[in-house]
Amino acid sequence: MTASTANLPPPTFAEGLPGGRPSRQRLSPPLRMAQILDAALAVFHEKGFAASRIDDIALRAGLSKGGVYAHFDSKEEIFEALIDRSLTMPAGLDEAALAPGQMVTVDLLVERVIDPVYRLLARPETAMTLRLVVADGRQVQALVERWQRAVLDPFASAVERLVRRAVRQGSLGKGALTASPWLLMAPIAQVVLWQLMHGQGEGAPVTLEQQRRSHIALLREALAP
Amino acid sequence: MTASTANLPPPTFAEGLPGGRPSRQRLSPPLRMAQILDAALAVFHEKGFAASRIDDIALRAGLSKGGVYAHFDSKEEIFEALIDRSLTMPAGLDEAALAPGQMVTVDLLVERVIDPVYRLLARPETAMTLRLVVADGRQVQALVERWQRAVLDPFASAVERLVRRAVRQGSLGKGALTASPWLLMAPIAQVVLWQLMHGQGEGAPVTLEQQRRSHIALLREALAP
Amino acid sequence: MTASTANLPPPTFAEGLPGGRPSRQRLSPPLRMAQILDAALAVFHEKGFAASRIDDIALRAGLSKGGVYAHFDSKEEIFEALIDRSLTMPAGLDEAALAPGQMVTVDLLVERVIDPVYRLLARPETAMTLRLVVADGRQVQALVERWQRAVLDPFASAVERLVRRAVRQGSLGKGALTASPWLLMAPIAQVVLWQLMHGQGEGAPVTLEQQRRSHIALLREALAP
Amino acid sequence: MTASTANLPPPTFAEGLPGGRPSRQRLSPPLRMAQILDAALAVFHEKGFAASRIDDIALRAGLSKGGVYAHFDSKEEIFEALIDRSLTMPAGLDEAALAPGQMVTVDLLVERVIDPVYRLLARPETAMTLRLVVADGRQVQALVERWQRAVLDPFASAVERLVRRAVRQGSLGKGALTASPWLLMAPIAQVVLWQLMHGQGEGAPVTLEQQRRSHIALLREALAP
DNA sequence: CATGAATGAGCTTTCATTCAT
DNA sequence: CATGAATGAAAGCTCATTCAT
Repeated sequence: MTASTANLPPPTFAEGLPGGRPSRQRLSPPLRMAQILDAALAVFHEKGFAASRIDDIALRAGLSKGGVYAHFDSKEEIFEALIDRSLTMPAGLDEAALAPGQMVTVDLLVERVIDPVYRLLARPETAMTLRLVVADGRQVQALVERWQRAVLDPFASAVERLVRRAVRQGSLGKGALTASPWLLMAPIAQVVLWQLMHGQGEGAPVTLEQQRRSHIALLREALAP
Repeated sequence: MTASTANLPPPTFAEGLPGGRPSRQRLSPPLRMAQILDAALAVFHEKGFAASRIDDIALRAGLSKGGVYAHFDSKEEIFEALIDRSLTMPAGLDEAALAPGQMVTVDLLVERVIDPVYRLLARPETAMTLRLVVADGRQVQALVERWQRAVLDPFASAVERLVRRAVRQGSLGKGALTASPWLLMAPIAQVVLWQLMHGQGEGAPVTLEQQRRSHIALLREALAP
Repeated sequence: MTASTANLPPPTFAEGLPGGRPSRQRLSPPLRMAQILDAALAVFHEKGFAASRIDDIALRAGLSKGGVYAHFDSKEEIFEALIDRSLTMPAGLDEAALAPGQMVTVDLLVERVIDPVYRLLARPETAMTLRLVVADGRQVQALVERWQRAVLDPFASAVERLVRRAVRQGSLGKGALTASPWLLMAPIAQVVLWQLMHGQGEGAPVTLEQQRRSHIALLREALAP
Repeated sequence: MTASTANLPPPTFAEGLPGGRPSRQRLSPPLRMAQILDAALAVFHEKGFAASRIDDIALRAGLSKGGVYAHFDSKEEIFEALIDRSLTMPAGLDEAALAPGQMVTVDLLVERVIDPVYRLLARPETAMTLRLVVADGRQVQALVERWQRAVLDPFASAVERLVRRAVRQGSLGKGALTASPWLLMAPIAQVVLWQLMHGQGEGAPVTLEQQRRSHIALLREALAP
């Protein structure tokens, strides 16, 4: 797991006030970079890349503008580092998908593919990163494509391979879903889209959990042998 | 339909040439505004709201910066007008959803709901607007919500009503899809997501048409009585 | 001659004061550019390229920082335009040096070569530009070389040709100066060097006029047939 | 002579390799300061005072930014120390000028005045310092004047005294050069100017040695009794 | 002494907006 | 209405300087 900000000591009272002695905390670069990236994710997510000011990121990360530039050469580099960090993040997926020689049932599919993705979507970090990629990816298209190739594509083909094997094994019935395995994930696209437009869980007409249950119900129905 | 640029007089010879000075004609305000909105949509879509310059929009609309300000008071006002315009745009949908008293079959659903949406998605304008709303909606949240209430929600409940009626009529079987009618549209979310990340049809692994067929196949299977 | 600032109306009293209505004078681009270049020359000369702020140039040119950027894309572009402008300036020299078929005497040399150069050196603009080229030329080496090739080199060889012809004609005696014609201009290098270090005429131990007379005296002596 | 870098212990093996971390040795202050000044001279010469970064100087001197500040309080102080160091530097000159009671001939003039200066000009350090003084002297005018008073003026009057004595002795003829003794050095100004604009010896049309010979030839001719 | 993270003032550049023409 | 020079408020970035380690 990446270095994170979670268990840092909270800033003292004085530091929080304007004019309070800035304390000039010297952190190790990896720690600082993690802090900055955390801050950047939040700010980018809130305002979008172009409208985000380095000052905002710096403030949120607890240092000064110049301090940010001691660790990243430009705003764009921060963006790239952010995407890069999320590149390795959903590590659980592809290894999990590379299932052993056992029987591939709907249950297995749910446990190894569907559930992990919903768990991922429940994390604020994931939603934020997705929003970043979609909203501002155009400006840094190369990165988005790298992300796609490194994360999305492998995941998609892993799912496809799983399904084909299951059909061969007879544990899943032939039908529209097994003919076009990518449709299996469609309800997840709905969730993502919703999150993109509204942020996480704010007054969604359908809970993430409800959506997950409906999704699984659909799968059981449509994939029954 | 709103005033559009479609049936404008063709550009004069000079304008057609690269480097040819654009119009400087005094057009009727509605026409000019339509031109400007068209240009703004394209530019916003390409660079995002914050990174778009009024100059770009003006250039693309064939007039100068000052000219734009003769019609809109601010950049944000252009954005709002853009969303407003798209509020009435997807004309095909609501009429379709207001189905008659007749029997609701899968075929009807496809013809009145699914197909119109795919037709909409095939239009560049739709993709652009969607991208705008998702990428830059946060800044003008109120507008996005208005759009949601005016377009998405009515459409969603229309579909829901259709499905419930069909189930009552026995023309659709009970199942996961009829229990959670919004799942009906899930594959469309997939298409939209893809378009958001890559623009229209550039090297998509699956054609819009393929996706539509798979989608319909799934519906026939899962909705069969 | 280039557009210059010389006969512009002086700024009104109010404009000179802070807070005075900025008047938003709209000048034609060539006029403004000349103003800006004049200002830039003064400022660069005073502080050097790197230490000069666009604000200074703008203030001196009578507009705002942003206004400068409406005419030049960057500070460096101003520098280049400045050198370019002085590139054509000493036009009188090389044509003059291309003397007719007549006898080349010391008097002619003085009248056609030495005097024009001293007249040039008496102009503040020349001194400033020279200082710029020497002090900050390293950063924009290509420009300096262009200047050298376009101005200095042609002048030097013109002088050389003149002297050789004179020696052939017998109107100048053979000696160290005619063997190495570039030495003819050496005292001028002294003047330039002095100006580089002190600016024009501020407490120079020797007047420009004195230096000129001594220079000519030396030439008469050393070039006598 | 001031402490210099010349006879430092050779760098350790690792330092000699590209990427090898530099010293981090604790050197004696005078040595360190000499290193830093050497580095500063090179950097200032290359980029000018304003465009030079302390980081560059530190890197070149083999320590870190903070290390530089352990020895100098500010960038300007480095500059001043640099000029100060060059104040005593041209040792050859003043002693030479303090000629004995003997006969002052052209040969003596050459040997005691002209040649030492050309030897000085052949040293990279001299060229660099001159460039510094000319290019950035304006910012630290006081220093330049000090340099002038301490080095140039004494040298100039020494030369003048020499010449006057020689004329009185009859060993030099009366003429333009003895009337205006400063003209004696004019060709040297040419060399300096050239070095200022191009750096040392890069593709100069005339060698330093050639220039020296021509210079001396001219002197013999013009100073002959 | 040396290091290098951090500060903060200052600079270049951009751009929405205004307005004289 | 249209133009485009001009304004002015940011915003990105740099770098001399400080100081905890």
